[in-house]
Amino acid sequence: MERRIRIKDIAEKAGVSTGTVDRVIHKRGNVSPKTKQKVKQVMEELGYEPNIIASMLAYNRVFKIAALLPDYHVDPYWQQPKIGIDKAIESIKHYGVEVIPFYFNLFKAEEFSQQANNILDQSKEFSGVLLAPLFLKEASELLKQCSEKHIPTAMINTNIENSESLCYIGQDSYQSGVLAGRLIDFGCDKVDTTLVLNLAKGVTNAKHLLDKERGFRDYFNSLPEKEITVLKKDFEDFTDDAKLSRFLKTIFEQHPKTTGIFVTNSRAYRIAKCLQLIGKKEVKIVGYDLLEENLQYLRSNDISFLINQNPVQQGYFGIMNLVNHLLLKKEIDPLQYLPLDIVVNENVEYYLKRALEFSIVV
Amino acid sequence: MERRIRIKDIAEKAGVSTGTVDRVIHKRGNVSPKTKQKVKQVMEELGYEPNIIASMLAYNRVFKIAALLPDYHVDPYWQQPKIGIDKAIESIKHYGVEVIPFYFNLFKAEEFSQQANNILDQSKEFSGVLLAPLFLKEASELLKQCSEKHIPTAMINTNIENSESLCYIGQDSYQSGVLAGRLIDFGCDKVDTTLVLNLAKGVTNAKHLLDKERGFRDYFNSLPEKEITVLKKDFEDFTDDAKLSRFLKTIFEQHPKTTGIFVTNSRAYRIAKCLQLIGKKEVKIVGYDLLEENLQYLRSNDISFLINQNPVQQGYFGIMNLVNHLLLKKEIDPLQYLPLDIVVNENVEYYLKRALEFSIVV
DNA sequence: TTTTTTTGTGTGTACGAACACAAAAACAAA
DNA sequence: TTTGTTTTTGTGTTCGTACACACAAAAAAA
Repeated sequence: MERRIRIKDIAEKAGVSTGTVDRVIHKRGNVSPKTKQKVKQVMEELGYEPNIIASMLAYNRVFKIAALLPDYHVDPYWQQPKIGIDKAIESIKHYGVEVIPFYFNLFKAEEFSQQANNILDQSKEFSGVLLAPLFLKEASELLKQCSEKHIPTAMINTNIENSESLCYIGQDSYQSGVLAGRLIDFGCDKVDTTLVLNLAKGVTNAKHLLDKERGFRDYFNSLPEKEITVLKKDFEDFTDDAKLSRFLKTIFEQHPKTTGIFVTNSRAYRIAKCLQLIGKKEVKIVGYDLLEENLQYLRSNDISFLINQNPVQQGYFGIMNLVNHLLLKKEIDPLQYLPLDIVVNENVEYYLKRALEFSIVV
Repeated sequence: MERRIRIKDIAEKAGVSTGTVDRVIHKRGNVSPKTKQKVKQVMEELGYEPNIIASMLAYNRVFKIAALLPDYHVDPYWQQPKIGIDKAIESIKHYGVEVIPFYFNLFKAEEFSQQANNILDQSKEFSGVLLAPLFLKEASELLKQCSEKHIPTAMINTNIENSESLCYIGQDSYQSGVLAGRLIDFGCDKVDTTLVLNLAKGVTNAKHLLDKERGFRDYFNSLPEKEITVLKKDFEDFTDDAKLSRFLKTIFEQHPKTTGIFVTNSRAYRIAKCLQLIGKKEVKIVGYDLLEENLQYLRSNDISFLINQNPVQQGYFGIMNLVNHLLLKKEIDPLQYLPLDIVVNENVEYYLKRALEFSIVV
């Protein structure tokens, strides 16, 4: 390999000092137009690429990134993005990057706002913000403020479109609904009625849930040969098995031909449990996420499919994108959809293992 | 964040010079036992972690890695691992790592050997070897030689067990066969006969193909309630549509209840094409890999499922593992199974996109 | 014209680790 | 004690970049 071009090489060839080249590279000004021109030309000619290693060493500054996430004590799902964030920290700690988490209760918008304000109060501290913008209004405000302060933001889990965020990393909710439709459809010869079930507290106007439903409906609408009814229900008190069982029973009484249930979040296991309680066996369930509770029913085939949202990767890539932007000044793809993994009993182990072990330490 | 501990800090606290600390860290010897003891103790106490950035910069040496792979002009599948390797190169070029490819015709063991010898001839040049050990005997020999020369090796695609290789990155062939069984089974209510089809030239004693078949059979054997026949056929002249069509026709005549075909490599599209030619529509096909030819039939639902072997990731992680081992002296997991992704029409786009875009540049 | 300010350029040190070489200490043999 | 040899320890330079500082020349203000 030919020797890599250094600033010194450029300086020599352009007949200036390294300081001047440095000024051109970093746009620090105070360079006469024609010197600047000359330096740029030589850089082009020699194909200069900065040595990031040396650059990082000399730069010698700490980047702080704030991470605004749901408290995983309230919903265990959120442990997973945190695992990814921790992996990212591990990968990049040598670059002097620090991540400070801020947690909120995912059912309480005001807690989100409060933590957002905490971040904004210390905003001079932070070079970047990673967030799960679960609350549209509150998150939009934070994104706006950050944008004004020129602090780049990365969103995971939920996408707020038209925000001035650096990027979104997560799933395509609409398409995951389409996929759920396909999976329900695939296993049943004679699908007649399917149920979209939303187990969440509070009025969930959450856009990503509506997108899932829309995708699901569109899948069945796209099948001209079949005539399938798609029901949609919300149920709030999902921690109460008795109530939920009664609720399901009522549905089966009203719609006896219901052969598939699509649970739009990670709580499919609650449905699987209640179906066992009320003795319904032939109903297919499709849900999300590889929580231990779900896996149990996946292994016993009471849940047919789980769609993996790659939560660990969301956290990991969220941080990595901010770092790539801040430190390496890389161009960042604003919309990064992670794959919609179809998980069954026979391939689940690899996803679990990868979630724990993957990480590219460099 | 508290300041990170430097060699200088250790030296001061231990009352020695940085040179001595350096000698202890790198086990260069020539340190009196009690000084060594003292330095080690202080390192422990302060929790020293080397600054990799500074270390890399000072190290200032080029690592060369040889990559022994099938020529992708012969089989387009092999473009994909190459893409991953190129991504890895991009990610780590700043660390002074170079990758030199050596190609062989995947149908010719002697070409493999020849290239292996080329690598061994220049073995002083290479700090590591990445290889796809398609030929058991020839590859084992190479692995043995590398081991003797203390050159670490990483295997992708095919695993040679009990070799002294640093690691294997790829799929679990047996389990992918099990998964294929599940997928064939899932879509058909009344499976009766299924066919395992091996489209390859030469006598394919390839272990990973046998493992796939074994997994497939085991899946159906594990279903006590169903009585399913699993046929196994090899067919060499798969580029000749007419011959292949005739071959398939014969099979359907002999086994009219064949409802699913499991193609054990990336050539499922040839079967899909011939089934169209002979007008068989109701037969499910499960195959491997997201080749353009396969995708076409996946989109038209003539191929039901493709199992993604993550070939891009294989190349990427193969290189990254060598780098982690060589440069960062990380502990490497010797057996790294990549997920068995189930790919259908509704989620294929994300896998294609990720294969092209993923990469963690740091 | 002199003084002050602005602009342009070069020099030197720091970042933390690696390693070559010099110096000092310890030991051995005369 | 001296000299030579080996072992142990310390010093100084290097890697490529960032940035502070020094200093000149040019421009603007007095």
